[in-house]
Amino acid sequence: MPDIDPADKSMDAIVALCKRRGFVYPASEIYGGINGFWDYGPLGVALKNNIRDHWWKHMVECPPIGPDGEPVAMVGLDSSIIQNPRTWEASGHVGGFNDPMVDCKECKSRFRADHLYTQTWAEPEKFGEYFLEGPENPQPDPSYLAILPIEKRKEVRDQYELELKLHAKDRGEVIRRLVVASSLEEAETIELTGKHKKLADKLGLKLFWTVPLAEYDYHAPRGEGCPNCGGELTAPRLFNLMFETYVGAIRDDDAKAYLRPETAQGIFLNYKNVLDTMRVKVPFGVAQIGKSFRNEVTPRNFIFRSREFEQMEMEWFCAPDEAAKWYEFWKIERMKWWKTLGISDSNLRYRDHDDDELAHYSKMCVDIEYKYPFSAPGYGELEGVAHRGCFDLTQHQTHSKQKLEYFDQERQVKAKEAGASKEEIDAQSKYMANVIEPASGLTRGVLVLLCEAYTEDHTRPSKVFMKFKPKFAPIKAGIFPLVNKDGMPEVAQKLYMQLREKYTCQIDAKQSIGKRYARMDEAGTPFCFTIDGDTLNDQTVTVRDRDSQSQERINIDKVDAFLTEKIGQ
RNA sequence: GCGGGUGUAGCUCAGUGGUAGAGCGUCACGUUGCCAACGUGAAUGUCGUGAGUUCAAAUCUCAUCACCCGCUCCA
Repeated sequence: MPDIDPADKSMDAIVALCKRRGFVYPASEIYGGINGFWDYGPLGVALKNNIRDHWWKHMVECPPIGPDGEPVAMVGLDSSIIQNPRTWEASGHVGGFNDPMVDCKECKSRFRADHLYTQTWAEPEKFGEYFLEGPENPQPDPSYLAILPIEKRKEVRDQYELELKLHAKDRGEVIRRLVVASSLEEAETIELTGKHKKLADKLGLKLFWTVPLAEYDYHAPRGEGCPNCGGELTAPRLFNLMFETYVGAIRDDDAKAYLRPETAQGIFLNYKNVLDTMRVKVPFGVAQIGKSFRNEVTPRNFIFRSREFEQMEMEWFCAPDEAAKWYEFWKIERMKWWKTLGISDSNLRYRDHDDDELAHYSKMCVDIEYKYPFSAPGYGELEGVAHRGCFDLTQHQTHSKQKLEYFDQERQVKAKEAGASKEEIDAQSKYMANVIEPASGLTRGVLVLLCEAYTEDHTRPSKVFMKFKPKFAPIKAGIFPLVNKDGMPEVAQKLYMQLREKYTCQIDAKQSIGKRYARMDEAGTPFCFTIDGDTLNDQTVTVRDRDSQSQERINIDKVDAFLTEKIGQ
């Protein structure tokens, strides 16, 4: 059967199957769910663990063969989700936290918007008046609205929000929306529509406001370029993408901590520990799998972008002059790995990042992308391979004041042999390791396998089956007595007890054989062994193949070997 | 964040102010001889949630939450 184009697969149908068969449920569904969070059901967690174990096996336990013909050096790690908050200052995740930032589209510099715009805001005729009747007026009049400079907005929000709510409540309403205008003139001409208009009319207000919107609704003044290069700036945006929490019982700013937004930093924090204790030499890698958390603006597309997700990240530490070589190496190796999951070539591709979309820390970056049903005919990110240079280690060295430079003894010896001067020897043997980072989403891998496996076939009773590569199928085999009598259940039970030690199996004697096959089709179980009347005479069972629906008879003693052969592929 | 749509049983959905429904699935018993067979029976609902209007709300109004689509966003 030819592969089906993802564009022809319905995301709704995949989501429905995931729910129906226990792959993925909406989180806290009985309370109405929670936006951006998903629970992995019995089959989902099995699928996820299979992908996870496969990655760990091929990254840590049996890593790829390097360019020199030897396996590359790799160790595993499982670092804490919560780290010292200074970690995130060094990594750049918390710079100007809670302050609106602007980015230069050309040189990628980032600035606090209020620093850049303070002067401009001093010209109210250009950008509208301060809030209401002026900051000295303690009693805001909600019948009037003007744009707030960002630096004032929080102050006004904190001071007046409660009062205004109470004020509005006197009129029988709590108002929950803000209409934002970039100037007084614009505010006057904004036409309210729908429920806003109804509410405004009811209250006798021209315009109304309450809780401020995100800062990117603020219209930045035009004509002001990047202080570095004069390039165009983005609108001010808040980058509070990290979840906050408090360590200890007392809830003050000193106790504030963050759930990690990526697993990578835990590896950099332990770089020195690993070097000191594991007898590794550059180049080597540290790999880690774990949950990360990002307070995404818009979680969308099922589990593609969720607020809690699982990552498989590896940081490869190498000499600066070899970084480009390793970047190419991992770019190829990672694509090879995804193909071992049974994903068809035509649904995977590379996409090199343009210079203007490279993150501040990255010198080169390529995405491995998959043609998801919701992105088709386009592609969506699955893994990023980034050349991070020495950004992370340098940042942590600066912030922690711990020396993180690497002393390369082999290079020292070589330089000495070449008769280099002392300065040259030092320059060649002491360096900050560069980092190549292949970072992939485990939960995105789950989504890819779900999308890839989903296969409609209207000729079969289930109408759909999940064509997982046997190695990744949550259930490897179904074991069925054809009918529930004549000793067949006993034989099936015996076979099940043998197989369960090696493979995830299900025994099922309920209902007709057709229903049992159909259920296994939707679960993606590759093989079903059926004990029938002949089994009792000649010790053979039928094997039913999920993809072809064909059957063959094999000896019951050969079932184990059959599975081993098929699943190993 | 904005605009549009959706929300009734596990799933797909019907039900436009007056008794909460169907098909499929699930479970039990019987039957069974390889692809969701059949018979009998059963369980499963705060009609997403909260207010309001009404004698009466799944149905009308408002708010809110979740999901989908399009923008926007995604260091």
